[in-house]
Amino acid sequence: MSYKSDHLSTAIRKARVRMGLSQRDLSIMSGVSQAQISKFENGAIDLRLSSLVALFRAMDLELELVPKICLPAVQSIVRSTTPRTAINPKLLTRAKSVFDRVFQDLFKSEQWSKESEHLQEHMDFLERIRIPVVHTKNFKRWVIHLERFQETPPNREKIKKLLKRTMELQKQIERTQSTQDRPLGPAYSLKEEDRDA
Amino acid sequence: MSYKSDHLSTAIRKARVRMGLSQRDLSIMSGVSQAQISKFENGAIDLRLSSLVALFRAMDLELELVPKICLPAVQSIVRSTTPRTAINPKLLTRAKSVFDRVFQDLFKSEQWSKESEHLQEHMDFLERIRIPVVHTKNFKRWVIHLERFQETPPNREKIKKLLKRTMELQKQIERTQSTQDRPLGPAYSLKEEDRDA
DNA sequence: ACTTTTGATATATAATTAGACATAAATATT
DNA sequence: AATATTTATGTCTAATTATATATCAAAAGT
Repeated sequence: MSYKSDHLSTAIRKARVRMGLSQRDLSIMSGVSQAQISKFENGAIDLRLSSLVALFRAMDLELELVPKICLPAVQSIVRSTTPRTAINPKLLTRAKSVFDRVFQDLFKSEQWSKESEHLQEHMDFLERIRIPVVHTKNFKRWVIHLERFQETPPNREKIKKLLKRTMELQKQIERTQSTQDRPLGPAYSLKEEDRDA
Repeated sequence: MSYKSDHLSTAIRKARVRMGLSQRDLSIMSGVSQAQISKFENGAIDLRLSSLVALFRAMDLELELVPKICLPAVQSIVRSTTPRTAINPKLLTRAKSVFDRVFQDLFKSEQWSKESEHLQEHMDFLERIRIPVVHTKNFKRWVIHLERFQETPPNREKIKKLLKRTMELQKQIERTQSTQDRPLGPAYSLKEEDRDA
């Protein structure tokens, strides 16, 4: 009740939203129940350190003890180092594995090999691109679509839809890409080798 | 039981020791019981955020959420900005107020005006000096001595002892001062105007 | 030598989170 | 407009911290 003003709760909410995660996503990733997350973000409960740790570890954040004197310096560092592209690495891992499965399934059954190649073309783009924060949500929706796709056997209708969505995602990203400064290299890649731990 | 390895517990212990605080001191300053502090430092309990916040606020520390990517940068900043002289500002406030009272009492009763002037001389030194961490404990002991001093009416014996201790403290500090690099300015001052808040 | 401080533990009660659900209310999607 | 997702709550029990107080051995100070 008394922690409404604690900046950690808002910090966690901000981080979560920036990564395009719902409370439920974070709940699954961290093991802390969605109810607890909601209550904490609203200052209704006084989480234990272990729960807190679980939460930010899931978002690749660390809790650091910083002397008040150097707080401004630290905050400035954090601001400047925080990548503009804030897609959660874990979401990307998920995306990659699902995409690989979908692609291989389609490609194997020669029936759809043409379509799957088409799909791969769009993915080549996505693999090289720095996904702007604005599209975090779009990207996530696309991943969810992908996951649903493989739940039932593919048919022309479904594949057409998937292709359409993938194309849309690419276009959306390309649009903002041109207005923003050119990325020097991929921030995240869907290729396994050069992703984090 | 499972947080033995959590770096926050050791971080808090380090900070506490660096400031020359006992668990009891920190307990009084933070409102968290000494038993809790001991257990937390040994990883025996899973403190709630509010208790944790109380602890580090008492030591002028802040808990910051830092993305793993910029952790090294942040840690380097913290290391380089952390003052070598780690006397707790609150201990200094305490020291100042006690010293003022002692000094004024002595000075008013003309009987000890000579001794109090003598005492002031040493204080002039302490006011200008950057107190090295090594002497955190000595300084604290001196403050405690001062506090006890004013509990009973002064007499020649007591005053002599106080003078001796003050002189000793000055000497100890001077000794390390010469071996270390010359301080550019006072880190902390016992003068009211230029202290923190 | 004697005294004080310090840190680790213990105990008993009260208060609160954890955990597992459930569900309503608010938003977003189709 | 209908549906699905997301967030905010509520309820129950069990587990755990909070709190207050006390003890004790080891270390440190006088």
